[in-house]
Amino acid sequence: MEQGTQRPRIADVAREAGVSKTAVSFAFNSPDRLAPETALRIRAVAEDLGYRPNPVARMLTQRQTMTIGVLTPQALSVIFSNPFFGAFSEGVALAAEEHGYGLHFISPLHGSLARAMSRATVDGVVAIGLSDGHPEVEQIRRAHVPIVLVDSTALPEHGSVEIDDVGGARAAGEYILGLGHRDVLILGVEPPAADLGGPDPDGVTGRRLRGYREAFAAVGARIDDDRVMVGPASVDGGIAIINSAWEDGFRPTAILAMSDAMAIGAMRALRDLRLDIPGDVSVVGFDDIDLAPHVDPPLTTVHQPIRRKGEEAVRLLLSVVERRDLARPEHRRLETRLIVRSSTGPVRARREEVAGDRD
Amino acid sequence: MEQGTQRPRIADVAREAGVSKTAVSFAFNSPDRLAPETALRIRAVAEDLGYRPNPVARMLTQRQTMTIGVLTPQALSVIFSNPFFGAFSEGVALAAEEHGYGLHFISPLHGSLARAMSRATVDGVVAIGLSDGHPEVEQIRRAHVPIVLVDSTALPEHGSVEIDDVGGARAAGEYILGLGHRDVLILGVEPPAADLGGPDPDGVTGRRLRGYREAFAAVGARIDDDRVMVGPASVDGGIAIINSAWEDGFRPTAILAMSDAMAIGAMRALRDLRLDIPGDVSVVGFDDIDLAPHVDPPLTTVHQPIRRKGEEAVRLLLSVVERRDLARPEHRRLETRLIVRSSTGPVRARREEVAGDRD
DNA sequence: CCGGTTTAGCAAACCGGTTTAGCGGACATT
DNA sequence: AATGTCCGCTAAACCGGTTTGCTAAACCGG
Repeated sequence: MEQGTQRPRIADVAREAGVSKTAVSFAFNSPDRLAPETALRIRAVAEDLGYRPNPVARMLTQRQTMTIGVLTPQALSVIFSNPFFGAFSEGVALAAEEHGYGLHFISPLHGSLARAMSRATVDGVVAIGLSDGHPEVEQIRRAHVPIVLVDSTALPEHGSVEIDDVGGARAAGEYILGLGHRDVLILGVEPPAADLGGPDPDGVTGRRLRGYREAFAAVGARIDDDRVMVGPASVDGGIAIINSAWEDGFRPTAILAMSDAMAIGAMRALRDLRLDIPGDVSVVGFDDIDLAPHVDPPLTTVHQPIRRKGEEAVRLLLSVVERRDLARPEHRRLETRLIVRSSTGPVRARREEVAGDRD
Repeated sequence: MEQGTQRPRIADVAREAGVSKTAVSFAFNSPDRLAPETALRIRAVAEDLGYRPNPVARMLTQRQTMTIGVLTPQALSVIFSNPFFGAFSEGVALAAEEHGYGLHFISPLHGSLARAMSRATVDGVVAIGLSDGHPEVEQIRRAHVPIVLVDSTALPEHGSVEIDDVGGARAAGEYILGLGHRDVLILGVEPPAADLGGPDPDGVTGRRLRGYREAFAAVGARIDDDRVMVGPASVDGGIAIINSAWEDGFRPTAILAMSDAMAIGAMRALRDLRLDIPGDVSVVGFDDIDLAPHVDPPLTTVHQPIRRKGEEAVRLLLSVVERRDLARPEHRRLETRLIVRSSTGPVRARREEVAGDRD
């Protein structure tokens, strides 16, 4: 008659089975070192007691956790609301599962990423969106934990996976220019609150902006700084920016968003303003999330292999983790490409109307 | 000159600082037990050596991990592709972060959920969609780990959070009937491959189906079994079902999907079949994911408080975890409600046309 | 029958921390 | 001067497993 007693330990099983702790351990981990019937008996006793080896103790002796961490400088609650992150996690999970690793999500604990990392029991970390200017990069670097960075080059001595942000953005810009648009609005993704650094020219927003500008420069046009507005990479973020831009009198003919979620929000807000897409305003996104083809209208966007990004990051990481081969860090860059759907069209001759509207 | 040496342990810091391990431990955990300057000196040495207490060892002595697990019977890679799960995780993450807990995702390891759970170092588990018929519930039950179930009543001795599936589905059914529809198709969500049990009348699909049927029964109509088709709760799942249904000659005037992702897929497939929504076919979803208002056309769906579900589950769990109060398990049920948008409309008098089309 | 090899299982050390019990010295009290 | 407290710190035990030596008995060939 066992009451609400604690979980049985290995010693309990040993006593009950009349053997040593060693034998119990063997029964689970190297049964061949025991007489078959002994192993069987021990396991029966264990099963009977509901014994389950304490995974923490096991981790301690084996000095590995079979877990990889996904590190994000933003709160998980904001991260998970971005469909991009879901897809990325999907890739990460796929590769991790394949190798028998579990997944642990690490986000700032009481505001500190480094602290959160200290508490986390992981064999390695995939860090996404850890920008160069983050105040804790130095502590993270010193943590002596294998890391692979995604969408960032903040820690060049570690491996990394990125995409061709500049090229993708340039393609989007060229396409929009080809349709005759010159008056555009850029929707940039806000860096996590933690690094207030400002523009961060090497962050995702900076790189994509560079791509857009390259395209414009090539035809002698330009994108003024006041045309670049940043906000959270979410549907609501897109809505908010468009509304405030319209209030400020901006009347662009095309929107270049750095995230599909923002682009979708933008389309929403534009429609609420009684504007037709792409008749009045063209919208281009970035990411090509699963739902991009299914929104109204289907979204023209820059495709990036989101899942593969997650997979590659894990593979890179595990290659370091498994053979402690910290040799030369590998940097991998994946391709992007423009996917034209129906949210973009040629610019309409309505300059005068817009001009009258403004001011 | 330190080479690629291992991470420093507490003993290294102690030696370097000329104190005992105890003192080092105190310097970090209860500095007030040391002379101020001693504590400072020790921390300086630690900082200098790049010492970081091994979290696993710490967990072992404290007998808590400050981590909660999110258990799902499906592979994470399939789970993360469902926007519903993203939102749910958001709620979970929110509540977990608030209490200083980390998040560990647990999915079947080499096919075994119980094994995955054994390896996981968590203080408690939120299990989502663990159906009654799952072959490993018994092992999971015996794991001696606090659990809260979401959308399931498989383990009545543990706490649970569910929603009013039946009521929500009934509301959707009544609304569709009110629009004149009688010829419907139900898109059910597939239980995870692991529990091949079959229909599972108490699973999510079973409960919602009951709701639809109650509504139909109330007006003397019925939904035949062959009108119920199950598939993965994803956009692609919805597309596949609609296509095969149309191939089989079904020409319903309304689709009742048990997941927004499926509903979106269904709309996609319908549009590809040159059908108008809601002119030719009405579509109702379930979940009310963030994007539901933004798809084309905005989706009529049954709203459920997805994030709150995650939050409540964590709160329930932590109330058990923190004071080991296994007293009476709490069961909480959240409300659902129908949100009418534009994917539904009155049935069109086109019966004859459909009849001619069929067979 | 004897020395050598296997086999089955054990005791003890170890993983890297935390915590308990206690000790010597400084200081206060009588 | 003797006694009692407090302070600052330490040695050793402990968390719950795994792993390393090692031993006693069984086995084996000659």
